[in-house]
Amino acid sequence: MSLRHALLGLLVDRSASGYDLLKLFNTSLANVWPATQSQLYTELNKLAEAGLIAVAAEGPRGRKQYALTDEGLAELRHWLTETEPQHQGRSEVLLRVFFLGVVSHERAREYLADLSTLFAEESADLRELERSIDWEDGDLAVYGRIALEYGLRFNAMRQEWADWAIQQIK
Amino acid sequence: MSLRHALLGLLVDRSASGYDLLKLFNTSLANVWPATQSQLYTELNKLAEAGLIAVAAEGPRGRKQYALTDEGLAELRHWLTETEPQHQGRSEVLLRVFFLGVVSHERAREYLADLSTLFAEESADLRELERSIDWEDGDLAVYGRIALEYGLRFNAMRQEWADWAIQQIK
DNA sequence: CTCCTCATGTAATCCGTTACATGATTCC
DNA sequence: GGAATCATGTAACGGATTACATGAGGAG
Repeated sequence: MSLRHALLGLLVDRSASGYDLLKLFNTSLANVWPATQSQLYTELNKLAEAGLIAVAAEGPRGRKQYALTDEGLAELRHWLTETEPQHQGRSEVLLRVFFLGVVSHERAREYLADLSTLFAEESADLRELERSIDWEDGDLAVYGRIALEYGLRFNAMRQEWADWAIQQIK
Repeated sequence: MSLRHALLGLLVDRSASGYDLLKLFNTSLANVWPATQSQLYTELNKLAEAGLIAVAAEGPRGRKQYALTDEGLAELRHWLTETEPQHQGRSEVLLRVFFLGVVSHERAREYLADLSTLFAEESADLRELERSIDWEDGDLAVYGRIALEYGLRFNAMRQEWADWAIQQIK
């Protein structure tokens, strides 16, 4: 049930249409909480029905500009402060590691080396993203940077781990 | 479609019943790919129907001991070597960080401090798990340790990040 | 004989993905 | 007038979660 709160969160600063939100998603939350167009529009209708957001203005081509309601902001705060984050990690990458015993040592090292490269690339992408963002001052700048720093440290850690793991085989 | 392969993987070393597999899951793969009892039994029936596993023996109380078939092992190898791992991370914890701007700086620091504690506890749990496992020699020992090391490094990184992030606010 | 563990299943619901479907407006 | 972009939706399907449901066998 987090897409719901992601959308509420994006609407705190500015009102926006589904189309706008989709683009925002793909450029900011995509790494943290991917969502498809279909899912997003469906969720917006549910949120409007629940009174957490409301259509503030309509535009051309049936465009609906949504704004956060007081109930919506309250719900977002409630979620942030009074509910526990679920943190069951699912990692297909790691699941595969468990079963590398069924392929040759060579093949296993190859798998880990590919991972190392992948993580390096992701690091580079994030550094590129960091440069491309217009970091205005404000909350979003502070917390956006903190989230990005997480990504950088995460990928660095994973790359070091993969390189270390290669040494452990045989 | 990874639960499928997780089950195949667990059946490589030994045949087992759904009940056995469920316990195995909860003590080894739970951190990497959680699955519920319901899901597991459903998937086992699908796997049997697809011919990737077969009932090797039946026991009391309707117990069905499943064993991997040749097709099952082939499918597992295919998955490991010829398909790309999906790695879209979803992190509710990070999603919340993005929106910490809607609560006070104090509350935000509190949130991050709680995370730091949580990560420390998870590290401790993993170290406990490491001690409790009977590390026989063999593939599973090597790759199980590699997966566990990932968890240890991951939690250490996250704890350092959370502590760093607290300093960034205000 | 009673309780605990073993053991398997089904149903309802929700979330996410893929694909399909449609049409208005703007720009050239 | 044609293409690109803006803009919203629905349907089908599959995977995951929760809850419900049942019963056999072993231990004391």
